[in-house]
Amino acid sequence: MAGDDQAEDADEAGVQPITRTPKGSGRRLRGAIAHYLGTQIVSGTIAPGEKLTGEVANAEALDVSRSAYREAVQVLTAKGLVESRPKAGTRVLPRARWNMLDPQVLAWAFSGEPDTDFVRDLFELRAVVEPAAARLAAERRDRDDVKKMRDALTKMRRHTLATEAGRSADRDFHDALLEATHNNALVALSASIGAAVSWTTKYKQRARALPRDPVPDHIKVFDAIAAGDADAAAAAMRTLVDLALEDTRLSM
Amino acid sequence: MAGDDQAEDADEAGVQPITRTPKGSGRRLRGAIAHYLGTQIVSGTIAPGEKLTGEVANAEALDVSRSAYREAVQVLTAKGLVESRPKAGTRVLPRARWNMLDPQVLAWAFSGEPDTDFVRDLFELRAVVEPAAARLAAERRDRDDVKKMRDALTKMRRHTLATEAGRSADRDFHDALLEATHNNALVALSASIGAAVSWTTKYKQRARALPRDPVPDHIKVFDAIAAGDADAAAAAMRTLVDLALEDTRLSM
DNA sequence: TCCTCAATTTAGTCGGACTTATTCCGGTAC
DNA sequence: GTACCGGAATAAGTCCGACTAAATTGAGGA
Repeated sequence: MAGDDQAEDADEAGVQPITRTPKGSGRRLRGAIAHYLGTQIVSGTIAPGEKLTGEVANAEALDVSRSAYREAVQVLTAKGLVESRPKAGTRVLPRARWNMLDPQVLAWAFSGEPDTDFVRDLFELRAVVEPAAARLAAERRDRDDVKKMRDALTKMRRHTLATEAGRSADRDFHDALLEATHNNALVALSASIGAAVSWTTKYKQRARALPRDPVPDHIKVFDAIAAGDADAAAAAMRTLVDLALEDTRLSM
Repeated sequence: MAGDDQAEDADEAGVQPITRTPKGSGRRLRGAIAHYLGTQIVSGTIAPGEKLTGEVANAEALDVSRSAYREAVQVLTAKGLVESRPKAGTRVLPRARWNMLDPQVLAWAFSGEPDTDFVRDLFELRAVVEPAAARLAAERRDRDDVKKMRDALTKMRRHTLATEAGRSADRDFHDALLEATHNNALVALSASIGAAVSWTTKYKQRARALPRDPVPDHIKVFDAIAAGDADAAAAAMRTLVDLALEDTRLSM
């Protein structure tokens, strides 16, 4: 359920700024508009500080109603990308105000050319958070957590990362791990990190066949957590993230 | 700049579920509606899985136009709190899908009775992220970063945490520190953590006069970063967060 | 020179009509 | 009896056009 990511649509070619009517496509209209504006902003086509065309004009240019356009802008506002005031118009906010951890913003960031620096930053964040999370998980996991992780691992072993099922199992493993920390703030991060991971993984795959089997590393992490060995879990997770970074770096 | 928090409200008195027209107040209407619905959801008044009243009915009950109401719902959708489909209505999503790191969601979470468990989780996250950030900052800070941090520290020393100016300076210090890591992902976290910190700090103050002078701890962190001593910076930050947690725990 | 106020512009709100996507239910065939 | 198919019923989604409110800007006056 909840395949909420949709970056496909018929538009990445989207050359013509005007007349984009994703009519036949599936997605809701305002979602398409938000995606359109969101990618433009995140990719830098519309730079921070710039103000975008007025509602009436822009809505007409995109051939959508003003209501739909406004609702899309509200979404961007909610994610900290823009701010609008009467008479002043709608301006793109400085990057520092963007909610970069929002899964959808992440998706927009990766829908075009991924910024290699940002990918590095993301892995650095993983390197900070995930080992610490593994440590906490080792200390607090209960029977149910272990079961979920084992199941995910089994699925991962069966399929590979080249298949969607495999990547999904990978995400499940990391989600289960974060849940095992019994820390809601970390669980909240899991959505963002998970999104980031799946995007970078996608690029890793694109470049070449996966250069390394990631399962053994995952098993080391799992064993340490199941055994309750906090230090070993943290260490194993650290190497896992490091290797993933290396693989990704090679393919970019 | 960037006093991006505005959750003050002017409405928390809003007792009557109906007829809440914060007319004279400052905030935009849809913001008030989003705040109203958002707090209800985050506080559990409307539980996950429940579906809220239909647009037409609810909009009329709140005495606002359907457009304003819908735009508010789009905001909630963007933050992962609800999901709506034709005929099915608008349902509250499970907590796992909420963007808890969104500053505004955090504000809603703290606008009522703060969940002590969640506060603990938040501090645990700080304890993971901030020391690591301090370490990176010590390795990468440039002249400009150091200057910003020193300035914030000076302001902090002048005012106390009891004043708004002091709290603002505190936030500036932490922001400058995160920026000094030159890692955009960490900077993004800073907005969330910063928001959380300012909420908890508020509660700390509410309970009693601040029990400890936090400036010396901040100075230790600053000195270590300025000196480029990564280990010392991480250690100093760790104790700073621990002490802050202790203070907060006492006051709850 | 600075302040005040009004004009202008642009987002914000309103309301009401119409469309589209689901769900739900009942009928039909297997 | 069950499973599949199709037709309402319903609630969100989109569209339109008018009006309101808030800022900015610039002109006029102290």
